[in-house]
Amino acid sequence: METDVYAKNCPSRQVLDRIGDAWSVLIVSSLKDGSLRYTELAQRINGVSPKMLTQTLRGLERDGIVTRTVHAVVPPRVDYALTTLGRSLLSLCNALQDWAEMHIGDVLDAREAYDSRV
Amino acid sequence: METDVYAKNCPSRQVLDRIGDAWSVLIVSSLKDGSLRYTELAQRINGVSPKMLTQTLRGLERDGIVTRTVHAVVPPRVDYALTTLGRSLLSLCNALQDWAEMHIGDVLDAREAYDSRV
DNA sequence: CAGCATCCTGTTGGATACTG
DNA sequence: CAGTATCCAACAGGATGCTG
Repeated sequence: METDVYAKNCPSRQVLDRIGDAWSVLIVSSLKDGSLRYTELAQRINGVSPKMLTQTLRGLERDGIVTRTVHAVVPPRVDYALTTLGRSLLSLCNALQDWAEMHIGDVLDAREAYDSRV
Repeated sequence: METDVYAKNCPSRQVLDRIGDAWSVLIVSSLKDGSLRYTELAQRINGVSPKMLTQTLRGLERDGIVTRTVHAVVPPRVDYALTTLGRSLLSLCNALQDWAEMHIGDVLDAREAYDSRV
């Protein structure tokens, strides 16, 4: 059936869920210029809680999008970086953000028109 | 501050929220070949409830991404179609799905490796 | 520093039933 | 046909406190 393409557990849907997660996009975008430490990520991504940061990073690591490197030093130091797969996802995230910045005006206008139209 | 780019209510974030919504992506993709009726959309998008379909369609309409055309006939007929803005979003959705199909294998492999690595 | 565990609340969204 | 309305379970995710 053609409709299966849109089924909940179809391949693209699983990827969509990850891309759809705002924190994931934000993390991947933050890592565009190279690796960052846990705290550096936390600082760059405004409003993320430690819980969500860790959770999202684990998901990205599991999906092969970021690497997690623990340095055996005191105090601990953990670096996160994009994998090759992650960098390919980055292009997509950039496309997302480019579209967003380019069309946010249109969207906002449309909303205003819709809302004032009752 | 540079970190404001990632703030919760920054412009790109609002658009991200819409794109991040799986139902939105699915609806926009479904409308790629032209307008569809409410029920046709429901059939194509496997597993969507009337509630979510209506809710998402309203959101897309408000954002200027789809048009909603009510025909004064009995039984009622309502057509949904992409606007120009919607079609531009469609390209992005296509890019999303292309990426998903291209890399789902890598992601699945990475997950398996991660899970069995415990 | 880089988390993990726990609690707790708000939101999401499915199921179900009804309507112009 | 194309929704709307209501209820409710599940999950997301913030706050807080603790640890190797």
